[in-house]
Amino acid sequence: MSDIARLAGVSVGSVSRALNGSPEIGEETRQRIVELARSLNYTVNVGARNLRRGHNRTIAVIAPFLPSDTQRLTDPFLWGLIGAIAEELTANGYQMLLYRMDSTKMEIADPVETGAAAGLIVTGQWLSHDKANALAIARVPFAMWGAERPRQLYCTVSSDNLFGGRCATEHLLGLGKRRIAFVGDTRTDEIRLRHEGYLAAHRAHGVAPDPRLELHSMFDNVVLRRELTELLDADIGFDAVFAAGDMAAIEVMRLLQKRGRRIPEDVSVVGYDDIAVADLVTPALTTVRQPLADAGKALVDAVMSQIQEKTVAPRVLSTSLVVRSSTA
Amino acid sequence: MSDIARLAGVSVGSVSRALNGSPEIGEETRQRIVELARSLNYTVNVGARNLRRGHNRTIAVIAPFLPSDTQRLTDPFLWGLIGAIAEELTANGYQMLLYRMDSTKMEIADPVETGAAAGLIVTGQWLSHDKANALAIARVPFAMWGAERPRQLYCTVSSDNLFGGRCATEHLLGLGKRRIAFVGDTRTDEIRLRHEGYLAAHRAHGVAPDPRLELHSMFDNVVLRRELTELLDADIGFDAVFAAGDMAAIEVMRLLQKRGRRIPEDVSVVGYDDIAVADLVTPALTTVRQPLADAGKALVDAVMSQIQEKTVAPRVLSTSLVVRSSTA
DNA sequence: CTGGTTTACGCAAGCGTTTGCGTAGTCGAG
DNA sequence: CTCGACTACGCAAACGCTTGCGTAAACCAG
Repeated sequence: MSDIARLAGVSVGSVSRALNGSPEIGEETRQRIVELARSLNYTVNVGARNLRRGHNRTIAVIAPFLPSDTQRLTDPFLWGLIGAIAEELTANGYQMLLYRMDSTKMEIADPVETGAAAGLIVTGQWLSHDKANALAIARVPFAMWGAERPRQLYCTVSSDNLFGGRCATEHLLGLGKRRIAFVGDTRTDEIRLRHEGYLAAHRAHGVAPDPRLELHSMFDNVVLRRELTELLDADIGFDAVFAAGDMAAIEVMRLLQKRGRRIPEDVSVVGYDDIAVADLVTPALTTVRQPLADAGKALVDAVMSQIQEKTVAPRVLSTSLVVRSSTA
Repeated sequence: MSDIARLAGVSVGSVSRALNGSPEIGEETRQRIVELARSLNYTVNVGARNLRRGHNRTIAVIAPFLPSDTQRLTDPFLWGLIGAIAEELTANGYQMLLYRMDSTKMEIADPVETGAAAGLIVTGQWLSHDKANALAIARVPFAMWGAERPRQLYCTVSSDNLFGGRCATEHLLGLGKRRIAFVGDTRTDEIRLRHEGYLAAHRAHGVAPDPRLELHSMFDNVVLRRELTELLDADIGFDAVFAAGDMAAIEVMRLLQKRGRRIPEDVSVVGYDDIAVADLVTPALTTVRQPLADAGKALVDAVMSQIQEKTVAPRVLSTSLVVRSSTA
């Protein structure tokens, strides 16, 4: 920058003003300066700019990973969400700093406090409630993908898990199914809501759900297979499965097919998320779609608003059932 | 930091030294300072540190997206690669700045020049050869996922596409298949090499490939479906398909099944990449695996070396055929 | 006790910008 | 011609940290 100043015969301050389009600079001098800058292909050092301006235009997004996944980020839904966030961020002229966090440790050196980012997006309810509240109290611009919780000080964005779970289950009940298995770890809030939807649908139709048909593992395929095998071996009949995640649903379908059950003739299966694969497996999976693009938009809108000192309310996005051939 | 200095009764310089573990600071003073820092939960401002030190510990990774993908990043292989890079980066104490780049525009404001990152990884051969060479000349630490090209000044990492293509094809030929269709856009170097492997395998087995069996679209499912439909309608017989990407292979399988062809009885299909879905579709897809973890490691090793002013040679990683039930 | 080392810290420059304030020059009104 | 108001730019401080250099204090040998 000082080189440019010298060559243009002005001060560095003027170069800065010219490059930033300040009105207090002569049109002709500006021309000269920007021309010079281009020919030297100069770009401003964002670090120095951020330091001086006291803020930056990057936001950190935290992706959890399960150590069991051989350390890999594998959940397609998560990638879809991150992609949507990336898209929305660039649309806002922001950069994305991607962090991986061990979901069992759930701790993170706050990138906002270190000045590395201006805001924070957590893609999943991995952070403890208290830690999230602490962030909110510290006035860190912060949004989380996940279910609303009582007394939360922070902003969450989620799909309508209750409605989604209810929708999926009612679809099955409407098909005449009466013994619907549920697959999902209800210790996480999102899944718990989907499960509540499952129960609500049963109540609305006056059918009593069989608690023996509930499988509580969904992220660990090995455990899921074991639980499902036990269920099949116990000879407790069921004619449908609602899995609170597509990957689990697909795993369920595979095992059922391996055990000679026909889908959807013998048992209908519906998933949750509508990841890209859902349409590619055989049979194509009926599932409830989470609005990915809306999710990304809502998440970054939330932190943008907080950066501008505006307060934001939690949002829940509408979901929709996508009927394919795994149910009939 | 000056607060801590004041409270500890030392200068800011000493605080800095204490926090960075300099030996020129008294053990007892250090204790006092770090204790104070923790209690105020202070973290150093990385921007200022980077500015002063003249370097930073973040590297930019560029993910291409096809505008046709409704702007979304959808390729599972790409996500796998990015995940592997993220993992390796954190293992090296680096952060990851994720950029999206329109793959048709192929231009990018160099994050290294702006001081936003210390290095650059491009996940695909989207950057023009000239632009990549220019980066190398500018001594930007830089690595690209993709095939080696003649007279390249930069570092590429790729899997052994030639061998992979040959392997896949020989597997089919070994199964007695003689009319093997090829699906892939040979204008990109990686695919071109896979295609050469396809040809080499034919030569080795003394069978002449039929050029009418070559479909050149693979990233656009609509076009792919059209081309494949035309091939089927033209009644040009084939008993196998080698698709130079799993997503394309899966799409091919779907269409073939819809047209009443049995897989693998009527036509065998092999893909490329071994994305997670490959094992989930029906039938499970035979495919050539690209070593994702190695790829991530090689890529970040390459830029790390360049950051330390070491020169690095292009690397090609070994591939392996994963045989599943889509071939027989 | 003196002179030379070592230890433990302070001082201040500087990383590359931005920006408030000050000020020569220009201009138009009176 | 004088004077105030602009205009267009220069000056220098500041952003939060690191680090080379300088230096009191402590220590040891002679």
